[in-house]
Amino acid sequence: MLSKKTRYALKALVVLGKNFGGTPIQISKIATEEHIPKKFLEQILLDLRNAGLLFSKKGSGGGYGLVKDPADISVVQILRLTGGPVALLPCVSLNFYQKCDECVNEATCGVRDVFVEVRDATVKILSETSIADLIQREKNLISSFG
Amino acid sequence: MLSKKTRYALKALVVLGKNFGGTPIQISKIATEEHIPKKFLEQILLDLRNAGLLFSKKGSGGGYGLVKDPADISVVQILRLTGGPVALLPCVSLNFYQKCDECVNEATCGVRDVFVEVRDATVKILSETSIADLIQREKNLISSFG
DNA sequence: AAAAAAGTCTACTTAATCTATATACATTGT
DNA sequence: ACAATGTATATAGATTAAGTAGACTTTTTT
Repeated sequence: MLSKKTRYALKALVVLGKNFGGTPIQISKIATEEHIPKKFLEQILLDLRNAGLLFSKKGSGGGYGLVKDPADISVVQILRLTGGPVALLPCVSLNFYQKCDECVNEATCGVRDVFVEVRDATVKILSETSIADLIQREKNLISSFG
Repeated sequence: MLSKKTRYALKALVVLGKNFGGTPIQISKIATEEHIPKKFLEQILLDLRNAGLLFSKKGSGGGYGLVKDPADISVVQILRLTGGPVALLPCVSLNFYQKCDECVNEATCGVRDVFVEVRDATVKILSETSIADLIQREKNLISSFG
């Protein structure tokens, strides 16, 4: 499962993506709209800022905005930034690899072999999907039965 | 990430699958071979037995064995039995659905929409893979560089 | 019948980590 | 100067996973 941190990050980025090019949006606005605890969201946006994804502006009229075009930010990138696990097994993770401590022989493990496949399928989808795509999907869903 | 319970279950089933049709295997043997804490493994195998996947025999010469052919047991089934999450979001899970408490409108959520796709891809792979396939994969890996 | 070899069952404990909150500080705009 | 806003770090609280303990039951062997 994704952590709430990852979920909140994605939702916040969707909000910011819709506003790309406009004036900064305040944390509290996003928190209220998306039902995210404000203090928690502060930390998350700060992380995204320190990772170079967001710019921030302090003081009155301040807030956050996207640095890059939402079409150039992939979902998988956000999972990794927020520490969300993509792989279902530690020994299969590309970015957070860890040996399974019970494992007798990783190289010949059939279980691992399947979960490599699962990881590849997941990474494919999530790296081909951008924040802009999330916004588009939302629009499509709204027009189809919103 | 899969829980250790799920991982241990899969590894134990591979051992039992190799032995399908033979005499029962003791918990302690599996625990030793696969580096799984014995007491923990006891609980797991008991669950699998209560789910009808394994039979058990008490007393001297006792142990566990598979009830069904390993080719008829899918990996996804084991994940579900051992409570492992297949979906990456609770609102996307087929068997353990839960509303995301922050979610404003699930039906039009773009984030959810992508993770439905990820879930489908994952379920496809894991439902097409059986315990027998895991064993076969292991053999293939051994012959290719074991 | 007794003893030994397994599995069964329930409860408890520990440890980790995720989630959230609190507090003090820094910067900007009016 | 003051209010609005983000920055940073620390800590508390909640939840769950992981593992452990111990007494019990059934079966086989002697």
